[in-house]
Amino acid sequence: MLDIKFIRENTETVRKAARDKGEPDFVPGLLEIDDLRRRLQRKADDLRHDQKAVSQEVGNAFKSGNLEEGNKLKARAKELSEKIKGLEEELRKVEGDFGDIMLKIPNLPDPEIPVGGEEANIIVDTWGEAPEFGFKPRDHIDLGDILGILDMERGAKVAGRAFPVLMGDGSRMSRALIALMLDIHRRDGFLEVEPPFLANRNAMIGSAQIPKLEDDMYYIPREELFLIPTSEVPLTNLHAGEILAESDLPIYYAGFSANFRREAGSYGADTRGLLRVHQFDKVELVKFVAPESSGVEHESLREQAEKILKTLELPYRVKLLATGDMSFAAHKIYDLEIWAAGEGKWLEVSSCTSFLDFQSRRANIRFRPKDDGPLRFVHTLNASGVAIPRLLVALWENNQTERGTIVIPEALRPYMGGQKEMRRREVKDKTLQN
RNA sequence: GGAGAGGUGCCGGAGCGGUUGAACGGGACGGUCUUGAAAACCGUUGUGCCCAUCGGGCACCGAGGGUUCGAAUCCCUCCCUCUCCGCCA
Repeated sequence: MLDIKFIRENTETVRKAARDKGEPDFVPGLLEIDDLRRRLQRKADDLRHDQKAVSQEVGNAFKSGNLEEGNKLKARAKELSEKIKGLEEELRKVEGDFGDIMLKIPNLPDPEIPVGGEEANIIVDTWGEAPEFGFKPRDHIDLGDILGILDMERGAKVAGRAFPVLMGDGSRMSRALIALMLDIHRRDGFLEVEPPFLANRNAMIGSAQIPKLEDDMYYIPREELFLIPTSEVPLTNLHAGEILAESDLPIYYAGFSANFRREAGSYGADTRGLLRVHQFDKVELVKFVAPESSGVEHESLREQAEKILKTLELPYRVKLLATGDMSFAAHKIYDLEIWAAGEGKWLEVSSCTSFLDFQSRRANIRFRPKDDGPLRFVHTLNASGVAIPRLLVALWENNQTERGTIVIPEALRPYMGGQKEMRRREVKDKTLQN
């Protein structure tokens, strides 16, 4: 959410931001209703002021035994009271509408970001080399099938399409990755958090999934809870409504969760196998920082996510997203994309986002400055650190051998009991380990 | 799910329906004292919105309604916390 005062004074900036992001322009309607809201509030405040004064006099009159005067004043106060009630009802409605529109105004992109759609994205860095094979590499679906580590069909039987089932070494690798990533982040000063996987509407508004992404989430009407699409939601809302001390900042969290996305309307490209699924595991990094440091913190957050990819020896590139490709709430985004040899594509595994105070205004997360000045909103940032399924895709496809086995990267082996390679699972031998 | 207790400022904790935005204590901050610190003493210490030059007004005591001339205080609904019981991984 932006500051309404800022919107009033920088109308064109805000409207341009919406245009550049490809969002509808709600500003003119907002300003109109803002004006109405203020006029009504002014009127109501004035009336309440009068009413308070008369009320006071009512008390005084009765106390001094002047019944006649008291009743007269009381009638006058009653009149005012009725008027106020009418106004308040009107004001409530107007404020409701005002609030709804405020939630629909997108964040401002950083001025240094290229304007345009996907084609305007900039590759700002690349790391590692795409692997070369002396044979035609298989994709992760084939590999999953051969090795018995991924079963899409049975997942569909249990829950529906795009609910993958990881089995055997597939599941084991997933679990190992989670542990590895959390360990790395923990060593670098992130506090490990295991949050709820469900969250209420208020939390969804706080981190800005609602209103825009409401239809992309699973919802449980009976409990009025949403399944989280990312642990950004619970992690960011951990401090909702709180006033932190400046000395508390920065706060770094690394949270693991399953994530649930309906992916409504996204059938088509890039949805095979593990590329786009309804449920996936992810480690998420969230930072709460002082406003002055959010630029620097954004860069270091990106490096933190990159560290995982380097550790796993995955070739990747860093993309600075253009305005049109950015999300509604973002101020600046880097995407991290890893190379997947079988797909022959770059896969997004991390989105590293700076929000400035966009989320903290919604969730009302403030801090008390050291110099005892007025309260300020913290800045929030988050990055996937990172998402598991596409990581598996790249790890499998890039590290495959001609025999159809998969070499496990060095760093991951200690987390897999020293296992070096994933081989075909002998189905008959149910106790087969490695 | 059932019974009970409770939700007040940064924290603890008062608060007959009528100058209570809120006693008191702690903390924090500033000052005095001190070579420095501690102790002691003095002082300051909520947020948001609106109008404005000084300044003024309004709202907020878990959330939302209601009663009343007037609500932190009375009533209703909901949420949360704690204790006990039940159920259960």
